[in-house]
Amino acid sequence: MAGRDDRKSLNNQADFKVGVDNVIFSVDTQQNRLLVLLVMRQKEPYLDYWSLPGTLVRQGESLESAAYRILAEKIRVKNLYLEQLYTFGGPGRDPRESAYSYNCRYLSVSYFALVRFEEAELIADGVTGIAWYPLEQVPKLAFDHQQIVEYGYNRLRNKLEYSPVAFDVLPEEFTLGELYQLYTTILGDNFSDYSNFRARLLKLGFLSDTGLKTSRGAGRPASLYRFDSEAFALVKDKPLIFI
Amino acid sequence: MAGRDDRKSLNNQADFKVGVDNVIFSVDTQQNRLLVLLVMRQKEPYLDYWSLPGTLVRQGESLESAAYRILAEKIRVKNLYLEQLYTFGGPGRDPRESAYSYNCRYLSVSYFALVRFEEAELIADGVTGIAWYPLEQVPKLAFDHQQIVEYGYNRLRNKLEYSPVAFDVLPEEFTLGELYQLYTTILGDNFSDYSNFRARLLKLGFLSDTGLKTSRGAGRPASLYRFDSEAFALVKDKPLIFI
DNA sequence: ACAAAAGTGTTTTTTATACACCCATGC
DNA sequence: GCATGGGTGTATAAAAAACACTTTTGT
Repeated sequence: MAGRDDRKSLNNQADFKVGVDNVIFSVDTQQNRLLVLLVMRQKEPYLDYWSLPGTLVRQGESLESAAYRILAEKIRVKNLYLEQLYTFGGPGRDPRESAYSYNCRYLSVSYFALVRFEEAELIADGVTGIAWYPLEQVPKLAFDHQQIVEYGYNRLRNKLEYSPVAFDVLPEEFTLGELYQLYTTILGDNFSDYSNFRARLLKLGFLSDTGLKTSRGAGRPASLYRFDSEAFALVKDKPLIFI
Repeated sequence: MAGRDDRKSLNNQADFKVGVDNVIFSVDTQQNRLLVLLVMRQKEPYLDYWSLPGTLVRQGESLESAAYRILAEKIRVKNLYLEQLYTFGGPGRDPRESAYSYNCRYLSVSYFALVRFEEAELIADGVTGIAWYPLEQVPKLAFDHQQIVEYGYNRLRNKLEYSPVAFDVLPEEFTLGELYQLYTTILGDNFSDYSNFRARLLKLGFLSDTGLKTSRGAGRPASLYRFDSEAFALVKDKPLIFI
């Protein structure tokens, strides 16, 4: 990249501040709700708007480190899945661009993260509002964060179909019923019938039965399973279909 | 994004120059070779190294516009597929970062593009070297461009399986043999048997027979097909499997 | 005639889908 | 006993995979 047409373009390249914004999803297994983490903005622009947790990238810091840093500032987690989502960088996406005389653009590299709801502990610093929002109830967000959330939601739905991200959202031990519920809350409930889903997942061979049972109220107690990452490593190069 | 922890971090955010680098693929249908477009660097750093065509983003210019601009500077094309690939932005990826005293980082937003080889006309400006390189013969590249090419190649292989990108690389009219060849040159030749591939693709319903025949040397003349984008639009929401 | 490439069809195996039904528990 | 959720099996339809065979051209 860079620099090979300085000759022509002289000095009209934009200067950028680069931010990282995280779309952090989780699922409340009890209530079957897909949640996204939002924080309240404490300053202009978009003062008092909800927004995605984000930060400017510091000197010497990689994009991914910045994503981990802001996440660690907002929640304590044991388990975490994180990958880059998309880069939004059109001019005019941040009002501050025009507010100052020197020309500075704001670019956002967004990251997609999944955490376990039960293990995730929100860090309230007494100043910043922070909350899990059910996806359908997300309010008007700051900047273009609405679009970023949409983008993240698409990524989530796609990844559910061919990768084992569900196990980064579920508790370590889960029932097949919970796993199925997770898929239905995210994908809608006409993607597959429970017994077929069950048979397909078990046949993949990386769900190991712990032997433990759990009983939630009425009904037969369910077996608790856990994701066996070693068994998964053996089959992950074959095409996997979870749905 | 941005700005909500200026309080703590004061002024240690990095300043960025943002570049766009294109991984432009094409396929030489005659020789069955997957090609990537490279340009010779004319200045330091990495003087005289081959690199991906790239440019710094200008004031008021979107990332995508920058990607289109640099592409248009290097090749004339009628058809073009382009999408964002990935953003590479670790510190130290560009030697210029340390070369100057003021702290400036170089970040690269990479784009993935497909063009038709026969229609693509390379623009030689008499100064900059420019060439299609067969993927297996790509030399040591400038910056982290090797990695970007790898990333692009993965994207290409994945997209072949579930989206009609092949038709952005093939000529407008093509035989099913050429289509099959394209898949084998990119995916390797054990992905499917020709007659099954053929049956599957025809059943999808968006390849229309032009009625024309073509004969390349010996053997029975083949029918020429074209991609029917209207017919595709009707089925594109269903899961499509090309392989 | 025969090699070469295009194109068709048939058989077998594997998956997907739709259900029907049994099991274990709380109330 | 029966409602509730867990778990198993079976029958049918569809798709994938393997491969045998016919057609049409150039030489």
